[in-house]
Amino acid sequence: MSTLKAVRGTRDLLPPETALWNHIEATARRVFARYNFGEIRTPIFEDTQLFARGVGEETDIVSKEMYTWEDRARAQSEKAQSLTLRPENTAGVVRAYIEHKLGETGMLQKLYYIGPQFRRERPQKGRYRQFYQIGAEVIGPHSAGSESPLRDAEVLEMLATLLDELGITGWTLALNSVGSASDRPRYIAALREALKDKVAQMCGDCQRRAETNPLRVLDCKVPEDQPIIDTLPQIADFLDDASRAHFTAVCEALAACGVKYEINPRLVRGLDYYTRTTFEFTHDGLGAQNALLGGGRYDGLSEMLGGPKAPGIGFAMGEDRLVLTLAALSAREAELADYFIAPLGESLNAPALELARALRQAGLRIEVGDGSFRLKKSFETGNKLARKIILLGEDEQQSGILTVKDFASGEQSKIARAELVKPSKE
RNA sequence: GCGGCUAUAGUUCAGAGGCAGAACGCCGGUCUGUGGCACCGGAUGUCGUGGGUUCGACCCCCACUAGCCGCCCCA
Repeated sequence: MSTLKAVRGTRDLLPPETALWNHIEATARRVFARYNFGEIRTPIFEDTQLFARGVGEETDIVSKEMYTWEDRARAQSEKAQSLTLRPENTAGVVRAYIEHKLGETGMLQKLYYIGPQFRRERPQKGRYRQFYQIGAEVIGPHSAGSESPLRDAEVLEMLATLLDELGITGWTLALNSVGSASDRPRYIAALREALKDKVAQMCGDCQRRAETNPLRVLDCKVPEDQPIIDTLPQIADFLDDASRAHFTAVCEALAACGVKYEINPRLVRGLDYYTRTTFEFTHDGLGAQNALLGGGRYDGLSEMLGGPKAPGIGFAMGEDRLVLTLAALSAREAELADYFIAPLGESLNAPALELARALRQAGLRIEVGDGSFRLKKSFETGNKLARKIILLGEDEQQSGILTVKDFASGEQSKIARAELVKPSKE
């Protein structure tokens, strides 16, 4: 009989790696809190229509990468509903914004989320079918300033701060504007027009893209196509005055904060809902999956989902990729316990557990051995698990004076139990 | 979804059509209240799964599964 395994593209996260995940999440929460974001948790599956309308029917995500199933109709009167494991979280957040009428507060909503997302893609390093994203959205009515370029710059500055505090060095920020909801169709039309008589000379992928999603032609990496792409119209020339002013203001605010960026006129994002500002933070050493995070502005998404006008900007970072990057930058060791308690004889097991309880209540990290171990084994085991060992024999139990040895220095000393049990200062 | 590479011990990996290997790790001993070092000894396993060729397959062939790399796309 074959043994059961985690299904393709999913995996178990185990210690000590989970410590790194917790570190990343704690750092993100701490940074987000300083910018006054609150946490939102949306369901892990939603009505399929949410993603079809929000993310875009023609995107790869929706057309071929979703985990979708028909929920069972429980009664004659009930229709089977098509449900989907969320492939991203922005649509869910905006759905919640609409559902709970958060716009009625008149306030800007600043929400972050941390959780699993699901896409049925071919797994690779840094790409999984269940993957984890940390993201945030700033969304609200126009009157709350949700369309201000200040919001874009603030989000980007926050991300630069977060990556810095995580200790990720060597990232680059690529920035672009894809224009307003009316700019983009005009540009796409011009692009199609320009491609008409050139596409025949381009690669097969581009010929397909020119039909399905002409913006993606700009992303083509085939060297022979580059000269042709250079002759294509640029989105920057199709921005209306308001969009151009918006983009300029974002760049100026970033410069004022000292956040380094590169304008990349070819940076278009795959999801239909993006307008104006789009951006991507990348890092070398992730192979083909070099994007750490991506995001942008989505001024029309709420309305696409049947809600009120609610401009917004947000991003999603790939937590799996942050972990990979951090692991490569610094190999983290398993954390050692403060003390390994070695009871000398089985009669001292219960007192050892009681001592462990007292030390743990004092805030210390404790491993307890077993009185049936030979002392040599206690030392060997203790040396792997803890920084110091406490010997608990009859003498120590009677006197309350513990024998403590430091594994690193080899120094051994007698310390009163009462001294060790004192709450550690935090 | 497409193309390429890979799958042998807990781990990293050698290996040859005829008894399954190394290093590290693990277990025991030298050493019954003192670890790391040293020495001695021990166990590692459905050789990814299922078929086929062969007297004989871990090796050759086919399929499947999974991982990695690239494409597509994206975080």
